[in-house]
Amino acid sequence: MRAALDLYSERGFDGTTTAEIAARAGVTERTYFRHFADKREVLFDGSHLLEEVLVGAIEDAPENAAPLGVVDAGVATMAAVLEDRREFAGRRAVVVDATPHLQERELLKLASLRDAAAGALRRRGVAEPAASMVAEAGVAAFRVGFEAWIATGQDRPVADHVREASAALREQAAR
Amino acid sequence: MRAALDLYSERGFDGTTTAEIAARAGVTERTYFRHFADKREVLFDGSHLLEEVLVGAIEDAPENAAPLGVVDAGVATMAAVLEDRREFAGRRAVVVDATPHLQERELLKLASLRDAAAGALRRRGVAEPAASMVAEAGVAAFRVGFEAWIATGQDRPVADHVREASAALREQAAR
DNA sequence: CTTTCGATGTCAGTTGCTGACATCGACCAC
DNA sequence: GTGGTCGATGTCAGCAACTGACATCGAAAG
Repeated sequence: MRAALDLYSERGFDGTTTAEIAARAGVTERTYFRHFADKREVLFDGSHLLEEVLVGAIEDAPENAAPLGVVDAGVATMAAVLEDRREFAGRRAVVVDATPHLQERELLKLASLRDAAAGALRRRGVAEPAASMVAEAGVAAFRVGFEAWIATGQDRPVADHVREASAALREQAAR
Repeated sequence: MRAALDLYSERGFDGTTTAEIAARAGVTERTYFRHFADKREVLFDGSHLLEEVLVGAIEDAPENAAPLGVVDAGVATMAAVLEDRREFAGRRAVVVDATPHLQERELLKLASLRDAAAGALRRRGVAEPAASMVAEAGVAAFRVGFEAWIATGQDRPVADHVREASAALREQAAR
């Protein structure tokens, strides 16, 4: 994963081959593909963990809390996990932003996050389309907040930016 | 485009080669790639048009209308465009839902729609992160509404489903 | 010491995708 | 009409992503 991020940063995603990544990591190309499904997946290893955090937070929320509040709290918790990996997250974001192929994969992971959240909400009794829309709103706040965090040089905590984004949406919905 | 959708439906996305698509369309594989950037892009030809409709609707909205209302109206208009292509949209949705690679591309198009909407809002004076969040909410309503339309057999207009989705979000935001 | 097993290497093959060059037909200038 | 330009297509060679099949090897287990 380090080898891949380094190479993608140096030569760009399209400018590096999977063989090069494998070589820098000291293994064969074949071995690379035993660990990662494709050339993109190297940069998305932690996404499963994030999903668990989000779903866990939603499940542990007080029984009759408002859905949107539950999800907002969940994504803020999830965002906090990234606070530690600040440097890695920053370098990674630069590469992803520069590469449509990687953006696609990132969007797929966010969609997976969204589906997981919607499912957890439905298990709490939230009906459709409310469950889906609340999940979408939460993940959107995460994305927008995360982007602002990266853009501002990470001087404030991610969770702050995320909360700011969800607050903005609530405000607009009230107009 | 017809050749591709037919083949993807019959044998699945992974089970068909670009050479086969080209052959069924009566051209060479090389010619296929002169018209479409890759194997996925065949199913996403109209997305540019949708973006124009959405941005146009946002730009034409009354000066000081509420941003979320503007975007909701915009995506409803956009959805209405699909009403005519009902059959194609349905068959296409089945294939996309069955294929992660195609889902990725679809998500990228939705992200492009979202960015365009956010840009149009900013030009109307909406600040960040409100512009981004409102755009996200609008596109989310489009997505959720469209999915419901497909799932229910398209007996009610798409725009109805889309409005229902955005109404659900407003309701949740008010709690 | 032997066996078992998970991780890795090796190799050959398919397919998505690209660059370079040739061809062909429509339209235009003269 | 002749010649020329141009856009769309065909042909061909080649790279890189990915996969399946089989071999190897080292460590843990018995």
